[in-house]
Amino acid sequence: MKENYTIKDIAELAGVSKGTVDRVIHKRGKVSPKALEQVNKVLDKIEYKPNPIAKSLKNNKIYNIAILLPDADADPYWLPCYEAIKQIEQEFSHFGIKINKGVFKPKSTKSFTKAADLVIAEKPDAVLMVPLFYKEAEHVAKMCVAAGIKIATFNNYIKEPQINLEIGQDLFQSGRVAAKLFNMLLGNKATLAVLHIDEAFQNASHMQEKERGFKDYFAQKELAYTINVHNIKKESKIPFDQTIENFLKSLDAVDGLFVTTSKAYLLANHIAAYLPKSFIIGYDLVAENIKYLEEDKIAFLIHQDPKKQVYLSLTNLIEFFLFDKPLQESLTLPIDIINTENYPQYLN
Amino acid sequence: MKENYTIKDIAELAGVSKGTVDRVIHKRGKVSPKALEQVNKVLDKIEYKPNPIAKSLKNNKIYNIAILLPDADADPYWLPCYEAIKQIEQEFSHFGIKINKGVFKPKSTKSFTKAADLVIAEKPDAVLMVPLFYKEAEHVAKMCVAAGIKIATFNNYIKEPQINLEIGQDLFQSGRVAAKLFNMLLGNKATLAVLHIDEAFQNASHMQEKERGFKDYFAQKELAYTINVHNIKKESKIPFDQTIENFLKSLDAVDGLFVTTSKAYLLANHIAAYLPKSFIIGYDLVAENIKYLEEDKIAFLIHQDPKKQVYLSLTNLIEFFLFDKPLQESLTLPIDIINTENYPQYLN
DNA sequence: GACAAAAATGTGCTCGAACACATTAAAAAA
DNA sequence: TTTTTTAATGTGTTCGAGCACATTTTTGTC
Repeated sequence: MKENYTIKDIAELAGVSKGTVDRVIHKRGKVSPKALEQVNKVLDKIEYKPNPIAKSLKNNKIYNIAILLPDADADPYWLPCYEAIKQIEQEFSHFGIKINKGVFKPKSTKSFTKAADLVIAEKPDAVLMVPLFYKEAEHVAKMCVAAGIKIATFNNYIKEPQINLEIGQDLFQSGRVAAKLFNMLLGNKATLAVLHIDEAFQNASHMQEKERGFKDYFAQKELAYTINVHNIKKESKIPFDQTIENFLKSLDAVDGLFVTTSKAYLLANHIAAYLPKSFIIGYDLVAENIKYLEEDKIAFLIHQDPKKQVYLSLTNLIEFFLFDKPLQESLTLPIDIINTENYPQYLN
Repeated sequence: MKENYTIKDIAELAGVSKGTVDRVIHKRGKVSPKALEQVNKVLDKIEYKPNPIAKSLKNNKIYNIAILLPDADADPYWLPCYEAIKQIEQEFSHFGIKINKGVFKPKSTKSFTKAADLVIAEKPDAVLMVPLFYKEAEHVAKMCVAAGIKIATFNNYIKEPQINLEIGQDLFQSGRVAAKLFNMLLGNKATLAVLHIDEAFQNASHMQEKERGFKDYFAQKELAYTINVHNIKKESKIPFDQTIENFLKSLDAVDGLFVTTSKAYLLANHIAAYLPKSFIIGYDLVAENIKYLEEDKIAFLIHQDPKKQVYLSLTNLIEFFLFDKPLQESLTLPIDIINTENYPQYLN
């Protein structure tokens, strides 16, 4: 009653051969109504689930998983993803898992499309991607669906109902988390600035979701907060750092600065000179952010855990391929609040 | 060169039979020096790792894992652990994993020892336990080692070098995390109270580690903080809630209260009446704490994620048994900072 | 009833590791 | 050299699922 039954067990219980049981289970026909009933009767009683290990051994297939992700040289935010991939390769290479990286420039749609084409040409079993570019990513997703390739995304979202696995953070809610932190630090009245700092604005929806959540918090609580939004973009011939400094010079006094990207460090660099009493809340545990966090120039960081996102995406896909574990369609990861004292544990 | 080699492949390459290769790999002797050299030559070149799936199938053993953990009726802190167990049972029952719960009363060493004896009598392959009672847990660990049973702990620590897997949080550091939060909220000068609230003091080392870390932060930063420590214990005939209220009545004004146990809600219940301007930081996402967090009577909670602790412990043990993945000897989990906006994602 | 065609059922092999057992080769004793 | 003993090597089976193929049973037709 509690055993793990095998096909052979079922065959004996039903008084038929394992071939017949197999045909019933896989609905391959060529079974008499009488035998069908006998087998189904047993099947109803015992709730059979095939031994996933035996199944996997019989299958004995090499699974190719392709990952489309941005170059970490262009943005260190992506560095932990590469560590996750390395770790997965070590853990699962002997399970017949092959991983193929398709690296693209985070500012170039052309680079993304090229990497995608290259990777899909090799007919992988699954494609995991960062859908930075909405239209192009949608196209990749559709191509995968058409080719019967499992498609998964992480870090960003696109509205494509046929995606098999989506892992990311609730960006709206993470804006609210930042808002609440400011609320705790500053009380019921303050002036805040939301800063969208990025070298390119490919990622605009990302930032705007955070902004929406941020504003939503104060609106809902009916607090006397003044919130100004600023877009800061790298200008062609001026160093980015200089652009930031110029911006800070022109900025009126504020109590807090919410940076929606991982570029809070650019701000923190000058905060002491221009706004010594302001709090900064930013995103992501990149090395430079941690440096300023330690110097107390950044109050809090919100961790999006790209490493965990990749790790979970890949293990989910692998366990699906190897052991038929169902794919989690959508997985929203916790929004980690980071200060000087708890960041090391999040770096693994 | 990149293939996954099988024993058969190696046998062919070395010009011997798979039996001989097998004997070399497992060092079972009965191999001539000549054959040994031939096989080792191949082995050196290709870095062979046996197919873990085939190995597992051949093994085809049912593994019994026993878990010693406190009754969730006595303390809801443990409730998530039971969810994790349920989840693991569903995921892994068809991999031949059986889990046997040994539930004990969190205030009774006798109950712990009894549950341990019962569970060990069934000769499990591993015992995972919450070592609430130092001496008794140490004894259990030694018994397991003697019986060749793998032994793992979570949530608490005991100093037993032969433990195979330890999962928990850095409690000293979590005290520092709380201290830093108060520092951000209150600036460079304040008066704080550390409260050890528990119905019994079995868990004293737990609380004291947190207190040590808490004090250490302010000492290291040389901040003008006054910190008073209070032990609050349930008195036999008075309701616990009444004891707390009496304590608050007698307490001088403080700016913040650090509760080292999951009992912050007992305090929060009366905070508005006695200390309306004080911040409370406590531990654990139990239902009542979340209620007061939402009402802004608790400022922050620190999440020890008992569910994740159990889940990770069990998957680690299972993958060790099934696929020879090495056991992580010691795993320190992140110290999650929780506010009103990010708690839902941590509840799974 | 005889025989062909079709349907149903059973058998046997594979995946890779692991080990029992059978077989062969080499060394020791006669 | 022959026999006995020991060492070395190879063969075959198992684990459970899954599928190809062989065999048996049933149905249809003259």
